[in-house]
Amino acid sequence: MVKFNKNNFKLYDTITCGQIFRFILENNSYIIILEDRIIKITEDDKYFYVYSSNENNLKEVVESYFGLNIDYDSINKTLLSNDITLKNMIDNCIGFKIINSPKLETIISYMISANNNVRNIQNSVNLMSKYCGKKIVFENKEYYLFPTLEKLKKLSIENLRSFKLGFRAENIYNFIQRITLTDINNINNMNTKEALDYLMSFKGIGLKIASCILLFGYHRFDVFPIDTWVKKYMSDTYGLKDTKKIEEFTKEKYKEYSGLVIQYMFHSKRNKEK
DNA sequence: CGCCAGGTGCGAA
DNA sequence: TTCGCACCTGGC
Repeated sequence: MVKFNKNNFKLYDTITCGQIFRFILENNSYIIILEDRIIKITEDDKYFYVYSSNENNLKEVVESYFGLNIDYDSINKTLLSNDITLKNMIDNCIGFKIINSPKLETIISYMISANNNVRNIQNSVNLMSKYCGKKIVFENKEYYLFPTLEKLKKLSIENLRSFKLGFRAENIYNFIQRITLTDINNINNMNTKEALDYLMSFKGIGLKIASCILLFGYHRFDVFPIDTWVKKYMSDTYGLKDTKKIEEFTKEKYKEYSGLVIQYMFHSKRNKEK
């Protein structure tokens, strides 16, 4: 078990806001299927407590996953000094963090997200994991890790269709066949434009999905996944409707933290609508 | 039933 | 370059 100070970390929002597809809420605890292990998080007034099916490097894994070492207060200050109209939104989002997810899982999950809803996305990822992911028993319950690339490469298109991927099955099949682990890691060595272009060279990955992959899988804060929620926010707040205009505005104003601001917008817009 | 969901890739203008 | 539309699937 490892524990860490809560400070102002909004764990619930961070887990449930849509950036994580494989989590389970149980009576006062959160279960997340994270790369090679299951983690369970509980809390009291002061601390979060993390239990896991695999305690190796647990502290480092959790720190990296939640980006606990990132100084959001200082980033927020920088953002506010550029655009005071963000004040309300940032106040709303204090303690909200961008997740740093396993890369392959992030890529596949967001490929599935195209013109799809969250429930279907989760369903597909779970079906895939159950079919060829490693089974882990944790606290007497069974979970399935997201499959390794090696396992995924053995799947046929028919297999993939059985995961209810619909028209995305063929794109995902082609991606799996073409990609290697080296390629996936090599994206780290590219600048943001190169990385986006590389990801978008795969059919089924457009700008929005490529941006999500870089934001949640590579922790690049300088991309801006403009989706329906962000469009609503930008339209309501600044009267900007066109995606291109939103992109220019965001890039100009928020620069290397565009992705974080976009995520704040997504988060606050989505919360209000609920 | 018909419509929509955290988009994308086509062909047509 | 931009624009409009079809697209698997499951839930309402």
